[in-house]
Amino acid sequence: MSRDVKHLSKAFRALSHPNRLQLFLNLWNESRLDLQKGRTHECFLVTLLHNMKIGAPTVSHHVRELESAGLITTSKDGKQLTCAINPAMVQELKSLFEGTI
Amino acid sequence: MSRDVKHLSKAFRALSHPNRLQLFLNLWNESRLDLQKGRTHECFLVTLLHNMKIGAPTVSHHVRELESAGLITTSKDGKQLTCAINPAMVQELKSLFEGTI
DNA sequence: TGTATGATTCGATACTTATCGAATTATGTC
DNA sequence: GACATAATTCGATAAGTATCGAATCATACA
Repeated sequence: MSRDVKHLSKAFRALSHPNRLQLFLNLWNESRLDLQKGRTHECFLVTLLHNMKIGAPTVSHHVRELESAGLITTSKDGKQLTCAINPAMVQELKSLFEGTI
Repeated sequence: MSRDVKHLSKAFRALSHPNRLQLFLNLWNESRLDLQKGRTHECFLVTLLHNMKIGAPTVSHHVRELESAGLITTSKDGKQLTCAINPAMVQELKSLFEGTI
């Protein structure tokens, strides 16, 4: 079992739960335009949760999963957590399906 | 929670286990060139397993997961099962990361 | 200082699932 | 028919995890 496969399966694992995927897609949709222009985009975690019905501990868990899979990065800004897409990982997944890996 | 998110998360779920991802990637690597030329490509399940150390019941389980997630199609050819990539689903995942969904 | 807010940690619970052994089915071959 | 091979089904087990409540931490603000 190659390192690559484990690495990739962990990313897919992080996207395999509907709530966590929704969280990621909210961030992705916020970030897409900026990323396409080569800019980074940061979001407050709170704003990514607007309609989601999950408790704070669960959110914390999901964010950690996404981060440890390399899909997002986070940083603290005062009380709030800010999230950003990791473009390298997205590129890795995209190119997988393009057949260039 | 949108239908799309559930649909996508199920596909990611199917790719989230290393053995199952390996199975899919073996098929994908076999099929890539043909798919890029618009042809379909079929593989015997047996040939996709050459170095993998998992029992037959587990393989059966994994194949069913990949199929029910829409990532592959299968059909019986005599004793053997043949597998093929479902290009529509791959395209769906690819365009997700391109930002076109 | 007290209070409110965003987030984390911990422990517990319920649910899911990856895996296997044994038995079974289906097909092909002698 | 007897046997071998590919795959499936079933039942059980072990491992993983999504979720929550309660408690805690950290920051901002009155």
